[in-house]
Amino acid sequence: MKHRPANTVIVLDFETTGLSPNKGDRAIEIGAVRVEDGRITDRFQRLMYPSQRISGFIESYTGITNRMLQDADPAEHVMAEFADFIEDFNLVAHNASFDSKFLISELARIGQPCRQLFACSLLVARRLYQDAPNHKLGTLVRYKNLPTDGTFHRALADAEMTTHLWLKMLEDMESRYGIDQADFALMQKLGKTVKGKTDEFLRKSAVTA
DNA sequence: TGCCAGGCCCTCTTTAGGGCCTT
Repeated sequence: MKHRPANTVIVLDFETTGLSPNKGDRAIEIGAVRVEDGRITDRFQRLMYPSQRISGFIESYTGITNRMLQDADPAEHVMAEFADFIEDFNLVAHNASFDSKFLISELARIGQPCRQLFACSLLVARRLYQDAPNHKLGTLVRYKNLPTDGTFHRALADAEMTTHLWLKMLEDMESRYGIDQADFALMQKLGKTVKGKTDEFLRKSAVTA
């Protein structure tokens, strides 16, 4: 039987041609990290050819060029490999609404559904770190002094920073609220909790967690 | 025809508008 740790999430990040798959935008890179019981145990990073040229803005924003993508595997091949990587584990992303719509869109192109649940590190960070200057990923990394190699807007680097943020938020929930079993479901609920009721929610969760 | 993201959340709110965040 395959080993399946109870507390495992996949933290992922897409680089894309733009903001909306509904308007024809495609994924150009996927990066992801497998986290088992608070430890990074595996990584996935692949460029993918999106069947269209990317804009100068995206080349500048990500550092990914049209030339780099010419040699990349088709998105369909990469997404099939990625589907195997994520299995049916729960997923985490910074501004998950963005990554989830691209994941759904790219998996649909290869006839695969997306059944995994998402939690959003952005929404949780807005609850926990209300004094942060803002809640961009890079700002939060500096605000919490999290590990970074200085690379931003590349899929694996962003997924790793999101992972460190996620683990830091779990740690802070324990030290601040005494929640030592903050699981995926709790973090998902926290992201959906009305901001003004966060403390009440966490106090109640501390009792029931 | 003309426009073109969309979900979350705050506030001068809920019969709305606008900022944040992702590429």
